[in-house]
Amino acid sequence: MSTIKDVAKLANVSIGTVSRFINGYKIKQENSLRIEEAIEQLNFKSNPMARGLRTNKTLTIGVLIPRITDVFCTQVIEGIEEILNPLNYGIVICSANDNLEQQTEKLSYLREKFVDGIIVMPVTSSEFEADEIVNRGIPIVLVDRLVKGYEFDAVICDNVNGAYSAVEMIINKGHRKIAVIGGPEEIFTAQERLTGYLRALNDYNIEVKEEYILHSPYTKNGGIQAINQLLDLEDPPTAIFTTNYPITVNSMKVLMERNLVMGEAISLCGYDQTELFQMFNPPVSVVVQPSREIGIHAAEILLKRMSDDQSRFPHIQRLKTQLIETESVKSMI
Amino acid sequence: MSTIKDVAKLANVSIGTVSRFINGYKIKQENSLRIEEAIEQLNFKSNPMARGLRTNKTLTIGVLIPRITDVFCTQVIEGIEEILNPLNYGIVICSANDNLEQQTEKLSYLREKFVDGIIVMPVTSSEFEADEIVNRGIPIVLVDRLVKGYEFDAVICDNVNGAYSAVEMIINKGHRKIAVIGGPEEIFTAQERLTGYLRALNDYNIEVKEEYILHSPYTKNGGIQAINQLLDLEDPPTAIFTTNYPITVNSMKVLMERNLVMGEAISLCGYDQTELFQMFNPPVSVVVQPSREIGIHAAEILLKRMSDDQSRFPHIQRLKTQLIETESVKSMI
DNA sequence: TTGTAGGCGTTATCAC
DNA sequence: GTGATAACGCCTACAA
Repeated sequence: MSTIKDVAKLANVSIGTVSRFINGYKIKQENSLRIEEAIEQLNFKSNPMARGLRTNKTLTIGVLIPRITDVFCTQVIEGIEEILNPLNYGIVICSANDNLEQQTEKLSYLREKFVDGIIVMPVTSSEFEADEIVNRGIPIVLVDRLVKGYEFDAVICDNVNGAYSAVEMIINKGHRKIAVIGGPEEIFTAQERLTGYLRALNDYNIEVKEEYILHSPYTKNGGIQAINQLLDLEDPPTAIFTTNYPITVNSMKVLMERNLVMGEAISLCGYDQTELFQMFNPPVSVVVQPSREIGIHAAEILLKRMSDDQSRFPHIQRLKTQLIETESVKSMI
Repeated sequence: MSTIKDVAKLANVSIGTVSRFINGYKIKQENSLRIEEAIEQLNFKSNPMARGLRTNKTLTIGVLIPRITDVFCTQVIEGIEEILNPLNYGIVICSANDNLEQQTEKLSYLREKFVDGIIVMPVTSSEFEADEIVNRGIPIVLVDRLVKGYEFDAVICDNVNGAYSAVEMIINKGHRKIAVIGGPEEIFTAQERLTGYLRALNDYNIEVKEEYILHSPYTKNGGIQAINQLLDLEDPPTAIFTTNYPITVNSMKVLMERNLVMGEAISLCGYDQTELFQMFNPPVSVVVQPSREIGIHAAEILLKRMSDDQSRFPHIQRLKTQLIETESVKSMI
C-alpha cells in the first residue's frame, strides 16, 4: 500500500504538498499535475485511520434501529444513504433487536467506534442513556420517536393528525362504533396516535367507550389478543383502527381465521407498509409514513450538526402522513 | 478524551504497561488493579484509529447487498450481526440499489475504508470487479450467488434441489401442465432454479414445453408480463412455479385482478418470504431459504479468513432449502 | 515483568 | 506556495 510519502517521492515534492493537494488547497499547477499522475500510477488511497487520528473524524456515522428486518427501518436507512453516501460517509448499522439493553450497549459501542454522528430510532420513549455521547459532543438525531430526559434534534411524523385522518375517514363512512388497538402507553408514537383517535371522536361528538380502546405491545405478535377481545364484545365495533404494522397484520390474520371478511363484516384501517397491504383484496386502508424522507431529513440535520452548525437546536421536524383510503372500511351510508 | 498516557500517569506505570494490560498480556496484579481503576476513573476508551493505524485492522467489516429494503438481505444481515457483534466488529452496510455500477463503486469504497473483510451478495453473477481487493488481501465471502471470473468462499443455497422439491410436489399433486417464471438467464440462482425445474419434469417423464418456460427480470415489477403471457396461452398451465419473491407477489396480484382464485383456478408455488405468504388465504406454497443461517455461516467463514486461516479455499457451503406445502397448489387427484 | 522509544500515515504549523 | 517537522494515540521491539 502506497502512502503520501511514496507519492511525494515520485512527484518530487514534499509530503506537505501532497497532503495539501489531496485536501484541495492551492498548489502550483505543475506540481498538481505531477502529483495527480503519481497518485494514479501508485493507485494511492489515503489512509482513513491516519487521517482520522489527526483530524478526529472517522467519516462514519452510526445508525441504531430497533430491528434491521423491519421494512420501515430499512426505508429510513435508504433515505439516510441517499444523502450520506455521495459525501463518502460510511454507515455503521446497529440493531437493538427490540431490546432496551442492547440499545444502550450498541449506543456505547458506537461511541467507542468514534463515529462522527448518530441517528437513532429509539426502541421506546423512555430509558435512554446517552450522557457520554452528549458529553463527547457527538451529535444525535432521533427518528420516529422522541425520548424522555434529553433534548435532541429529531425527525418524526405527525402521528396525531395521521391517526386523526384515519379515524375521521372512518367516521365519514358512517361508522360510530370505532375501536382502536394502540401501542404500549409509554411509547411516544403510540400516545400520539391515541390522541388523534380521541380528538377525532371528540370533534365529531362520538362517545368514547372504554372497551373500544385497547393497548397491545409493539411486538411481532402484537394485536392478536386485542382484536379477539374486541370481536368478542357484546357490542363489538364496526370498524377498528390498528395503529402499527404487526397489529394490523395480525388483526387481518385473526379476521381470516374467524371468517370475517374485511370491509364487509368488519372494517379495518391500519398503519404503515402500504405496498404489502395494497396486495390484499380488498386492499387495506392505511396511514402511510414518508419513511424515506424521514431518513433524508435526519441525515441532513445530522450533517448540519456535524459541521458545527448549532442553530435552531433542537430542531424537531414533523412530517405529514398520507392516508390511503380503500374498501377495507365499509361505507355505511 | 483520555488516552493511555493519562491512564499511565494516574496508575503510575508506563504507557507500555497500560497497552499490554489492554491487550491482555501478563501484568503484575498490583499494576493491573491500579490500571483498571484508572481506566474506570478516566472513562478511558482506546482510540480505534490510533490502534488501527498501528495494527492495520479496523475491526470493521463491509456488507454489500443488492438492496437494503429486501427482507432476504436483512435477514442475512441479522445472521451476520449475530456472529460479529459479540466480537466487537462493526458492520458497514452498503446497498448497490440493484445496480451493477453502484456495486463496483461501493466495493471500492469499502476497500478505501480499509475494512478487514467483506461479505457480498452480488447483484448479478457476471461482471464482478474485485481485483484490487483481492490484491490487498482483504477476504471476501459471497452470499447467495457466485460470480464469474473469481474464486471466493461462498455460502449459497441448493437452488437446484430447492426448485426440484417444489416442482416435484406440484407433480405429485397431479399437475402435468407446469410453467415456470424464472429469473434472468445470467443470474446464477436463476439458472440453478431452472435446472431444478427441468430435472424434476425430466425425472417424472413430463414433456418440457417451451411456452411454459418464461424469464423475467429480478426487479420490483418482475413477473407481471410473464404471468399474463402464461394465462393468455391457448393451453395455459394449471400450475406455475414463480422463482423469486417479486415474481411471486406480482403473480398473485395479477391473479387477483383477473379474478382467478389461487389454489382453485390456478395453482402457484413461490420462493422466499415465508412469513408474508403465510398470511394469505390460502397461504402460498414456497421454497424457503435459511437466510439467517446464510449470514451466520458467511460471517464464520470470513472470520476464519481474517484470522489468516486459508485452509479449504474456496469453501463453498451449500445450505438446504425447505418446502412449505399449502393449498395454493390444488390437488388434482 | 517493565520502561523507553520508534514509527504507523496524516495534518498542521512553522519558517522560508 | 513549499518543505521540514512535530504531533495525533497506540503498539511493539528492545533493553533492562
